[in-house]
Parts: sequence; C-alpha cells; structure tokens
Amino acid sequence: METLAVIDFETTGLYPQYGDRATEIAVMLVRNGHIVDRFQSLMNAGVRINGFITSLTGITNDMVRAARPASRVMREVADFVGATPLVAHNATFDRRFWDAELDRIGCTRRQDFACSMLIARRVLPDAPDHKLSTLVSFAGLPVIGDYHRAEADAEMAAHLVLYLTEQLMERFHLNEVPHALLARIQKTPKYQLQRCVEGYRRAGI
DNA sequence: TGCCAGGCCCTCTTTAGGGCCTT
Repeated sequence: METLAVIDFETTGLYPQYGDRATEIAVMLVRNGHIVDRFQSLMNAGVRINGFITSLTGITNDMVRAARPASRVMREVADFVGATPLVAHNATFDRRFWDAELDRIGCTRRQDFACSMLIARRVLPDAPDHKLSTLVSFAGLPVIGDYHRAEADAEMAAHLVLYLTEQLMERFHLNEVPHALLARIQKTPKYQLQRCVEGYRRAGI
C-alpha cells in the first residue's frame, strides 16, 4: 500500500515571501493505516520570533538559537521524505514554506501536496468547522501533546488523514485511498464526492 | 510597527465580496 508523508511547519509568520521562516518541522509517514516512521526538528533560520508566535507555539528564541541550522534540517527532512506524496492541513500554507525552504538550499519539490482540510470539507461536511483541532474532536481522535507544535500537529493530522481514508473506504467500498484519489477529491465540487469516487473507480484503480 | 497569500466556499453571486484555514 502507498506511503503518505503528513507534514506540519511551525514558522515565524504566514508569509515566506515577506521574510517569514520555518522554526520547526515534523513529518509522519503513514502506511497501511498506521504511522510507520517520523521526523521532527526545530531549526535555526537566524531570524527572531515575536511574542505572539512564542505565545501561540511555545517556541522561544532560545530554543531556536540552540537548534541546528535550517539548511541542514531541510536537507535531512528532504532526504527523509524523498518523493513520497505529501499531505498537510491547509496545504497551501505548508507547501509555500516547503518550497521556500527547499529553494534556499537549492532543491525543488518532487511531489504533489494533498490538503486534509479540503478533503475534510467534502468527507465531513457536517463538522462545525474544519480547523485541525475541531476535526480531531469531531472525529473522536486522540489529542496528542500541544496544538501548534509541529510533531503534535503532524501526528494529529496523520490520524485525521487515516480517519478520512477509512471513511472513504467504508462509504465507497474501496480497498485503499491512494494520494491520486485524495488529490482528485480535494478539487471536486463540494457535494459531488460520490460522483468523483465513482469516476475515479471507472478510470481503473 | 503593522501589514502582507492563496485556494476554496457561500451568498444578499456569476460584471463580487467576504469568510475560512494555516503561523
């Protein structure tokens, strides 16, 4: 069965194009319904963290100053992930930081991102909202560690991805939900999930 | 110092605008 890499960044802000940098990254590799491997590291990009971010994440300037250089961490995590398809919660955010940090070390992304938030909007349309914390509670998944730390958020996002794939397998009698189907689901109109899966099945999975 | 995006969804829509979601 296919392996997926569920990723989460903590950063100094929302906008890599305006100088914001990654401060922590975590990746969960999931396969056959389980987390089978993981990567986590703080990283020192040589930038200051403001008080708002420290209060949100618990990550301080001292913690980042003591961490390994961002360039070394990014090389390690890029090797760890390889060409494994990526998933993140609100993937446009993590994709922009993944691409920006890879670009700084002269690398380019080798795979597509799928977005657990867009998939959850289609699979769990009745959830109160589609924040990661709300979905973890709504689906009855375990709360692990502190929200807004990379390893905890990546692990909870990984459990959410596994839950969403289980829901899809049950609802549509699928043996597996490959990344290509997740990518297709996240782009389908919100209330056409069944038509999307049936079309994918007819195409020959 | 405060601000900055982008793809999606909904509706008081489609010649648009605002909210969601991520740090």
